[in-house]
Amino acid sequence: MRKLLVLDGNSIINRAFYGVRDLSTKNGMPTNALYGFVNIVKRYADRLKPDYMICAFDTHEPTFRHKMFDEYKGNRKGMPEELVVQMPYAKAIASALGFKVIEAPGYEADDIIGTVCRLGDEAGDVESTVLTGDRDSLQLISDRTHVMLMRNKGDEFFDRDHFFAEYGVGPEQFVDVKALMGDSSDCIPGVPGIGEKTALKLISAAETLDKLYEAEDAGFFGSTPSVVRKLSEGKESAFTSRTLATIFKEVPTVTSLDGLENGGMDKRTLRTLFRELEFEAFITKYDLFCDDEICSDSVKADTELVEITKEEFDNITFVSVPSVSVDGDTAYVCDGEKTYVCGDVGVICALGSVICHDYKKLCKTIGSAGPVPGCEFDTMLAKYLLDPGKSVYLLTTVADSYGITPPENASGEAAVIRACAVKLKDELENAGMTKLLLEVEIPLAKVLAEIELVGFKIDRSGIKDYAKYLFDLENELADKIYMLAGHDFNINSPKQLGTVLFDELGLPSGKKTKTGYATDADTLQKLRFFNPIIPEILSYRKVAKLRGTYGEALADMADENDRIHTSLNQCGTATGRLSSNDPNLQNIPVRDELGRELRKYFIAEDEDHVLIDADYSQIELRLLAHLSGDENMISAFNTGVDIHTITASQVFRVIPEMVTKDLRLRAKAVNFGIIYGIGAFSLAQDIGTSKKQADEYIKNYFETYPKIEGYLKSTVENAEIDGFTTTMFGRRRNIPELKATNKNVAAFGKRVAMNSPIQGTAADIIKIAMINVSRALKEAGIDARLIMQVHDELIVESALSCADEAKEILVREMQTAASLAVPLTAEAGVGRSWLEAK
DNA sequence: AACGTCACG
DNA sequence: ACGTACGTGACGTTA
Repeated sequence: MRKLLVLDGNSIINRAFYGVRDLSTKNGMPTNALYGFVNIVKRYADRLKPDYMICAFDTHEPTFRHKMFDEYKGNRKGMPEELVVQMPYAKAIASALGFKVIEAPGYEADDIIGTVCRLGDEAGDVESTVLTGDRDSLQLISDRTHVMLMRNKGDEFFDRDHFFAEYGVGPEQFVDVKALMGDSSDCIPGVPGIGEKTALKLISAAETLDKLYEAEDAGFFGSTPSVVRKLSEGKESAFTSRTLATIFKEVPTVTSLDGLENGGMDKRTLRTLFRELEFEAFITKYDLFCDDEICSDSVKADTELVEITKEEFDNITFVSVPSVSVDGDTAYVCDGEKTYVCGDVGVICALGSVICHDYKKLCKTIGSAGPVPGCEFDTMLAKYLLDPGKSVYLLTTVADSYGITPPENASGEAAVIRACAVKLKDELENAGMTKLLLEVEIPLAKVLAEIELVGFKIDRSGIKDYAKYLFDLENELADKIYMLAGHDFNINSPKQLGTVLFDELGLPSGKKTKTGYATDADTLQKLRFFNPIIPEILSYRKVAKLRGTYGEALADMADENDRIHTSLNQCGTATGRLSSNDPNLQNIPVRDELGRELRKYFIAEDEDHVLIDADYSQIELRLLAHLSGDENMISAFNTGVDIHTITASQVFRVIPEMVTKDLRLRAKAVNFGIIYGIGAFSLAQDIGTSKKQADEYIKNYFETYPKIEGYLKSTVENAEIDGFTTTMFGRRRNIPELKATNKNVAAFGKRVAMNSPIQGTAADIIKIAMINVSRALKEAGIDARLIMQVHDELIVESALSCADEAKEILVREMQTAASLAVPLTAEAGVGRSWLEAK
């Protein structure tokens, strides 16, 4: 049996468009429908392995149905612009996947599908599968033609039996039913007053529309008088409707299965398309990296491999800075001509400076085995600066993006790094970020390696006791909740919790998530007086979170010296911040009292050491003052009084002494709102006022600090022109969302544009501080080292004997990391534990 | 793998 | 009429 797969291109891409979250390229071209299209189409192509593959599309031209019936598909709205621009790509992708793409002016995709299936049926040894989201195609079902109907809840396979089970009539009778019931979405009238139930009953009794009307005088198979009247009056409409609903199986341009064979994947074309659409994941998933066959234009960065001993290596003088890579115990060093392979990684220590991909990793690999060479260029960090916001920066993808053949194995990496560095250097220079790479990111990589290697000591048994306490508390709370609910259930399941609260206990449900009732803390907070179960659930959630995420997991992650080694990702954020994972030490609780307890168990090495914790005071607001140049906000910071209090007194027009706690809190919320890209709705939500009131606050704020509004506005405008924002130190963030046609997406882009220079500059500054703190502590020759960064906070572990000096260095280097129009202040504390030091 | 939730700055 | 603050990572559930 030969196999035939027929796609309803329009139907599939429509489903993908509405089913896949927003995606777009750097330039703002929407790609979500194409992403879904590829996934769906590839899944069935791979599963079926068809001999023939066809993808049918509608054209814009009117069809014979329009000519016959003016209203046909009259209430169909045109495709949204975001989908229109994706259509040509869908056709190109289908074609590159091996499908024969067919369009026929004057006919719908359905007619093409019908014609192809008829050809398959006539051939006798062909089994056809139609993939579509449109039920109309069900009329094509025959002994050897099946329909895979895409539905929201998974796909459904229809053959003759399944169709009969579902409708109680055969697939051939489908159009006759439709002739009676009509189809409002296609503007097919049917017989007015006859719905699905009556239509099915009539056709199942009469078999066909013709036989039904032959029995007109005999009373339409015993129909009620009103149905008889409707059928008689709607006779003409019924027959017209049947013609409209019937798929035409004689499209003249489709006459044979010859030429519709599965063409196989055109990897090269697919790769080009996916590159343009920025579908890097597909390139990896379908193995479309360039090799000689698919990509003869790619540059091969190949060098001769020479195996040498350490002694031989030490006698080589490198005229240029070599590129290195490491695999296990083997070092690869490329000078552009040859790649030297040496079984002793230690040879790298003899090099003065290197070019690499991931300098932090290289530093950690060398560890204390010898001096760490300097770094002249890091292709991973360079790529990150040029395009932050991606999740991974593999050498393979970097190479591929520059048309360089990716390395086949570790031995080829050094040469590829070298070739990539040439391209990246140029691009980085043009973007004005060379200095940022050489003076910030690369030196920082080494500091981060040191932090990760040293680790953060914990009180392992203290944490375990704490977890045990939480565990017991959690069980007590669970029992209370079960009692109040009247039965046991899984409190951790939002679904089950929703059922208990809103269905069983009948609490008023407001917010919904896409899967059911919302049960987040905000929602529950509003319900806390309705039922005593609510506060218990909130407590349970808090305790369960603490136990699961922090209590139990952390103790097991410490090494034999009870130290935890987080990993600080230098390429993990779109703004330039670091992120921390395995474990995340940047979200250890502090706001909540019970959670803050945990910090007791993050401690200094021993009795002779302490932790010093210093954090920048209001660094983002200070940057807002500096970047906007607003004199009033600058002078507010120069008075040294709490900024939120000053803001409150000015915005609410009272003397500072009259600023109440509540007023200060509101001012603080406005200050934060400004940094995040203000919106009155969210501000109102945050401080619990009306939107009108919030609007007033914002207006007063901009009057109080007149230059801020202009600054934010011009930041957004520049970002719209350039496509990116820039920090004080030249760090960029691309914001493709600004070009989006969807206004929610564009509004998001604007907020991002307002926030990124501020958050990003703060990130630049603390990175510089880290480099300087680390260097200054070493130069002082004291027993003190940096062990953690939490965005605006640095932690040093120091011997008690030199703690004062270490603290002075820490604060000094943080405060002098940048020179602003306002003081840049850092406040430090000292203690045995993180809790005490902060 | 995606979602809801919640911890941090 | 709709959706609504910026940046992260981890856990548990559910599909």
